[in-house]
This record gives sequence, structure tokens and C-alpha cells, in this order.
Amino acid sequence: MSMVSATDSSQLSERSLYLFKALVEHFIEDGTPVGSRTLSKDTSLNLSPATIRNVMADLEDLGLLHSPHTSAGRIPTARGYRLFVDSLLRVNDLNSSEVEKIARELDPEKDFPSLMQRTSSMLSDITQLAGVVMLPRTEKSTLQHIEFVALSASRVLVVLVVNDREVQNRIIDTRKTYSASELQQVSNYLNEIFAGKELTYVRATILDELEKMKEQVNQSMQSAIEMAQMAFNSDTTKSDSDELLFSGQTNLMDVAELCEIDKLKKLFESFNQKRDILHLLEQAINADGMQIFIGEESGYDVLDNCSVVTSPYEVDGQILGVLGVIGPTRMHYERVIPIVDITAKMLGVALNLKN
Amino acid sequence: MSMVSATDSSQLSERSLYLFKALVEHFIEDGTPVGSRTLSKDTSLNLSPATIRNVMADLEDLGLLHSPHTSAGRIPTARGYRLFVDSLLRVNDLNSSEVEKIARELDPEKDFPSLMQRTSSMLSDITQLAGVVMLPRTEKSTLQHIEFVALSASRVLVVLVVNDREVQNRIIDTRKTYSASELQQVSNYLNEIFAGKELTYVRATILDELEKMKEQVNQSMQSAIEMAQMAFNSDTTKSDSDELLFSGQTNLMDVAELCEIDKLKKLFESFNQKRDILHLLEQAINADGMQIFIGEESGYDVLDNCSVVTSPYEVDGQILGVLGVIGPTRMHYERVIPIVDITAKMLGVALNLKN
DNA sequence: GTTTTGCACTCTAAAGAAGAGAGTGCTAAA
DNA sequence: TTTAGCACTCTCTTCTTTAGAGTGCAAAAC
Repeated sequence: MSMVSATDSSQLSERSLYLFKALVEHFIEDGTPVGSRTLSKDTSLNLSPATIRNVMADLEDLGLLHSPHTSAGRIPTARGYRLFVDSLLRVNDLNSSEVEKIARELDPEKDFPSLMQRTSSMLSDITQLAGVVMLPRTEKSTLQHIEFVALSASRVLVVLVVNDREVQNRIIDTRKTYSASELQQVSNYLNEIFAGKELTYVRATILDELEKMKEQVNQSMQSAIEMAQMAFNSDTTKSDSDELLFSGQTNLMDVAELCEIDKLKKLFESFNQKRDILHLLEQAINADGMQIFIGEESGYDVLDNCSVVTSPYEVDGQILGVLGVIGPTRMHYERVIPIVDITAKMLGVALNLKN
Repeated sequence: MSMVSATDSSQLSERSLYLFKALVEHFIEDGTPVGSRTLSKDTSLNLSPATIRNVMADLEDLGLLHSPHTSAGRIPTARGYRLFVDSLLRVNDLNSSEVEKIARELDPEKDFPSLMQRTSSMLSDITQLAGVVMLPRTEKSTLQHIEFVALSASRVLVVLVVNDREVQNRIIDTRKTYSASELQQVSNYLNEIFAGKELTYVRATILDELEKMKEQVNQSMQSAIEMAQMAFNSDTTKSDSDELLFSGQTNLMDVAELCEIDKLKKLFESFNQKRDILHLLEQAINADGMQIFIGEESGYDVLDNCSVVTSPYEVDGQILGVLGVIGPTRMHYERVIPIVDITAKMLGVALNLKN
């Protein structure tokens, strides 16, 4: 919960760590609290249950373990998982057939939205947990091309090509009627100034600065400015709620820890609202490399029994977004971690190939 | 289950019908099987429980009621609900504040996808059940405009405007490089021939007939044809899986009848796959007017305890798609039905205003 | 003939009782 | 430092019991 004392592995004897690791692994496999007797049999230390009980009591004092009740075994706390993941876990390499499968799914031939959706589905399929992909933040997007198409007397379609791959459309109602060639002119003008610039800059400039110069330019430029303003004003430069792609939520319904319908409902609702998960992933985008939020660490109640394994994906060294897997704290980290890791990397490669 | 005998209301005495109706209403309110004693008190007929028991036994013989076990009351069968909905139900008028709320949500100013999404959310919000909207079938779409935009040496963005309101994008990789003016020419050529034509026709023509005339035309027309073919070949002229918009699925998690996590999971999975629900809604689109599928009637196991209330929405007398609400068979039909009905109508109006 | 009363019967759901099993902590011995 | 022994505590399962609701049927009442 807090940074009271960074429980690092050095505070503990090798034996304690060994036993702790064995316990966590056993619990992850079984889902039932692990007792001293079990651990005594399962490990090669040949220690009696009583000895192990002593060790376990120590581990509990350190806040790494916890007993559901007097006569149950023990289960890891969030802090325990943290220690496990940070210092004890040995991550499996994925076997090549799985790597191939991932590569196959992330086909750069697909259009951008499909590719991202595929990525999410693939994550959930392969882990049997929930997958999530945060789409590239629009703030960091650069405008590649803008095009205006006349639809009818007073309606114009604006097509924005962003980041070489993403296309956004919006339809605006104009006061006056524009001819095709006028629209062409406007497109040309705006492309000349803004192609390659960041979307936020484009937007800010168009809404603010151009307003000032409006009076200094000729009639047709005024038109251009007005239309551009409408294009970027129509509130959505993509809404927050479109930024996350979930999949495999139903996989979580099999997870015993979450099977209380009430908690599950809250979890699903937070998926739908996206807000909380979005905030969490925003944290993950800033930390570099993989990030794992374990249980209560995340700070969101709904995720109390969940862990979120995330990794940013990048193209040309620039982080575009984050993807990850959401599952119970009791998940197979040694498998999920490399999957998330490699998926992020391969998504980066696929996106790069598209350019 | 079958058409053994169209249990119409005329076969039953008025009193039986009255009691049946009271029973169904009571059950919809309460969710617990209704016994003779309860019904005796609740109705104004002043009949003893014993008399009511006799009536109930008859109703059970007719397949309208069913007893979970000997000493429980009775609950309506799917067939019972059918009779109730078709002949006994008196639909409430919506109060004006609700109508206003619906109107407010269906703001024709919004772009097309948002409007449809809004409609779905609104349906689930207002009914506290799951909402679903089937987007207009692309087969019936007409191409309004096609535009090509050069993105890079070998990549071209194709923008299709369909039905005056919907925009589809796809990016294609071309063998040769096209200049902006060439693309303009191609756009013009294709618009001239195909604007206003049905999308399926356009597609078929481009893929088949144009192939034949390829050799008879000049170089630049050949380019046009090839590019058009690529544009329409890229398999998605919108995939099936994009045709349904669900919302409020989590509302169903509160429904007692569905609270077995297993059934719920199957239901949610069928929402995700969309296939079954899509088939069901396709039936609804053909029947004219509102359509209600009650429980097992639907023919899909996952919907055994569910009813689906649907209504097609139309513009200019042409049916574009279907929308509806999915909930437990024990739902407040008298409320849901008018909501679905009016929503479909108002969506039609909103869509009409957009043109 | 229809409705009601009376009654035996059935089934469920809730509550309690009992026992098994697992696991603990502590003390004292090894 | 480790282990054995032991009393103790919980939970989980199973079984039993009981109360309650509701039924169906037969005979009486209307």
C-alpha cells in the first residue's frame, strides 16, 4: 500500500525466499491457500511443516502473506506478488510456435483499426484473460493530409489523415456553398501550412492565430480559415471513450476470484466507462518499459483482485500507446509478461512496416 | 414451442384470462412464482384460492403456465408470455418527459456513428436492459461519392461516402505511383458512372464487367479500373461483425433469472460474436413493424430466458435497420415496447433530418 | 354445476447439529 | 535451530429438522 519499507529480497534469508516463491507458485497453480504441510512435501528442502510454519509466520509479519482465516493456508498479498514479480519470477521464453502465432495475427497488411483490434483480441485469446490496447494519443499525432469533399450544397466532408495510417472523418455543415475547386484550393492551402505538424498545434493555430489574420487576407483565404475552424471545432478530435480497445472480458467470468457477480459487474462497468483503465494506462505510458499493477496498487477499487500487465508500443523510438492484459492477481505472470512484452514489440514492428 | 394450437384468447373464459393476466403481471413485478392464495387476495374477483387453483390447472394444461415444483406457485411459459403480449397487454404511453429525453439523445447534429451509438446507449439506459442497434445493411447502401487521396508513392486513401451520411475509408497499396491529378481524374470518372448506384451493384460491376472492357480503353482508364478494383476488393466492404452496436450488457447482470455466471457468460459471448443476434435481427427486419421474440421462441439457446423486443427504423419508407432491447422474459413489456417503438421512429426522423 | 372448505401431501428453503479435515500456534524436546 | 506433540480454531460438508408455501382432491355448501 505504501512505501513503508521497500521489502526487498535482501532482507530475507535465501530459504525464506525459496519457500515464499514455492508458495506463490503453488497458489497461482491451485488457487487454494497453501499450508505448511503442502509446502513441506512440495519443496526439496526436507523441512518439517513446523519449521515452515515459522517461516510463514515471519513472511506474514512482513506483509507478504495473509491468512483468510485461522485454519486456512496462506495466500500472497499484493505486496507479496510484487516481491515475487520483481525479484523471484523467472520469465519463460515463449515457444516459437506462439511467437509465430502472434506474428501472424499482427498482419501489417490490415488497416490500422483492424490491426489494433486484432492485437487486443490476440492478447485475450492467447492469455485467456482480458486484453486491452490504448490507441495512439491524438496529442502526439501529426497531420499528414487534409482533404475536403463536397457532399451537397451545404455539407462538406473533412478527411484527416493522421500519422500515415489513421483516417478520421467528420462532416460539417457550411454556411455557404463551396465549389469543388474552391475546396481543392483550401485543401492545398492547409496542407501546405500544416502537413507534418502536430495535431494539437494545428488545432490551436487554426482556432487562435488564424482568427487574428482573418482580416488581413483575401476572400477565399477567409473561407479556408472558416472551414478549417469548423473542421477542428466540431468537438471530437476523437473522444476519450474511443481510445481503448478491450477484448475477452468474458474470459474473466471463469476466474474464481472474481466470480461474485457484483464485483464482476463493477469491473465490466469500469471497462465500459474506460475512464479508470485509461488513467491507469496513462501512468504506464510514462514509465518506460513494462509496467505491472498488482491488485490494490493500482488505486482503483474495481481492480482490487486484478493485475494489469502493460507495455508501451513504439515506432521509431517514439511511444505511441500502451497495450496490456487484465486478469486476476493470481495469474501466470511468467507467461503473461513475455506475451505482453513481445506483442508490444511486434505491434511496433507491424506499425512501422505500414509506413 | 410449436404451432400445435394457436392458443388464442377466445378459447378461454374471460375470468381465466383475467386471472392469467393478473398472474403474469404479478410475476413480472415480483419474480417469484405466484400461488393461488396470492392471486385470490390480489384480484377483485373475490374467489377462493381453491377456485383459482382449478383455473390455474387448466391454464397449465394449455401450456400457458408452469410450476417449478409441486409446492411453488406458477410462472408463465414462453407461450404464456406470448398470449400476454399479443392479446392482454395494455401498453403504457410514455410520459412526455421521457419522450423528450429520447428526442434529446437522438440529436441529428451528431455524426452518423455517434448517433447510432447514442441510440443504443439510450435504449439500455432508459430500460435498464441491454440495447442493440443494427446498422444499415450495406447491401442497400448507395454510393454517393468516391474520392482518392495520394498518401505516399505507393499508397492511396480511398474515401467512400455512402448513404449521404456514412463514410468508409480504406488504404490501398498501388503498384504504380499516381499523381494527384490522375487520382482526381479517376475519382471523377468513377463518380460519374457510379454515384447514386447501389454499393453491391458498384462492386459487382467494377469487379466483373470492367474487367472485360479493360482492354478497350486507354491507359489512364485502365489505371482507374485497377485502382477501383483494389478499392472494392479489399475484402471488407464492412464486415458482419461491425453491424451491431450493443450497450448496457452489464445491466443484465442484475437480472435474477440470468444470475448464473455460466449462462451469463454464454450470453455475453454471443453478444461478442454477434452472429446469433444478427440472425435474429435479420428476421425482425423482414417482418414489418415491431417484433418480439420471447424466450425459447428465438431458437437460440443462449436466449432461453430472454426476450428481444425489436423494431425496424426507416427513412422515406425504406427500412434501413433494426434496433431493440434484450432483457429477461420477465420484463416490463408495457414499458419496453413503447420505448423501442418510439425510439425507432425518432431515429428515423433524426436520420432523415441529416440528409 | 360451480365454488368452497378441509385435509393430507409434497417440496423447498432455512436453520441447526455434528463431524471431518486442514491448518495453526505454542511449548518442550531433540 | 529444528522438530514433534498437542490443543485449538475455523471452515466445509452432510444430515436432520422444521416451518412454510402451495398443491390436488374429495366432500360439502351454495
